[in-house]
Amino acid sequence: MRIGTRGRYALTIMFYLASNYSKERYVSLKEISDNEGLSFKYLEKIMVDLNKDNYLDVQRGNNGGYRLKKEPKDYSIGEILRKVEGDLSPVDCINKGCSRGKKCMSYPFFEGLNNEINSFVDNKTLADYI
Amino acid sequence: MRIGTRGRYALTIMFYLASNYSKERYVSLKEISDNEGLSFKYLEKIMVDLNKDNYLDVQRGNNGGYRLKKEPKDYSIGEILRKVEGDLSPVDCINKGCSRGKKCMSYPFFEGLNNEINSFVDNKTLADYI
DNA sequence: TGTATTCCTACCAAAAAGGTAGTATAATAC
DNA sequence: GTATTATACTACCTTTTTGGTAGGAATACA
Repeated sequence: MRIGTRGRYALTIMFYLASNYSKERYVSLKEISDNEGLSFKYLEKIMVDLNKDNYLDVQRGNNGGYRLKKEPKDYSIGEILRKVEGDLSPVDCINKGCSRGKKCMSYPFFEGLNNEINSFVDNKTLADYI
Repeated sequence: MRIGTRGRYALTIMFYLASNYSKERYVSLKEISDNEGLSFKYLEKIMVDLNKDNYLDVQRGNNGGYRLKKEPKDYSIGEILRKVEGDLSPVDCINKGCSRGKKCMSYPFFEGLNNEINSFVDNKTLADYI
């Protein structure tokens, strides 16, 4: 039941971008890592996943960096976490199927928990916490 | 966001004990590991945590084993999982406190998620799934 | 006293988490 | 057109966690 540094830092980055959301400016990872006291190199690696499918606007070079592509209210927390942490289900059998068949009493519980978690994170957006 | 084998096997054990709940009989770990196809030695180790604070009735020796001490409806899933997996909060800052102070926008989200998860698992009991 | 059981301690291998390091590539300012 | 400031890519590495195995001691009962 854990969200690791990848998920936490990804949220830190996204909240930073959301707080500084302006079509006029790109925010560099250096600025974020300096302000938040996080490893620049590690954030760079997290960005590889976070920016899959062109999730953000990017600009290289001088005054470059990252910028939200949509409004904060259009970025769900669930989507962000999944980008960097992978699937959020509490156990594998939710996606890969249960090998124990009908007799498994745990499965319905895990399904319920899975729904609870995912519907919560998918219904929250960056805008809800700024 | 993971429940590992410890948590899953602990539930398997508890559902097994609940399904075979009778004051007349103790269920041995051997019987459970055989029926469920799990490592006896590994289950033994899980029992060390699962039975902390005399959570179950135990009897050593011939025809010994484990037995529920209370009725299935009085064992919450949350309690069981916490015994073997430790705290269920998605991030450490929930219990150890947030080091980022008031500016942390992630914290309220994590608090919400933590409440969601814990109230779900604490309101479900073994009896709900038998 | 033999057998079936839990209890306790120690060890161990594989995987995941949490990074660091170096270089290539691109965009812009001058 | 070149120096500077960014991201992008590739490789490596250490520590912690996970998921076990192994062996013997203690206990209860037949």
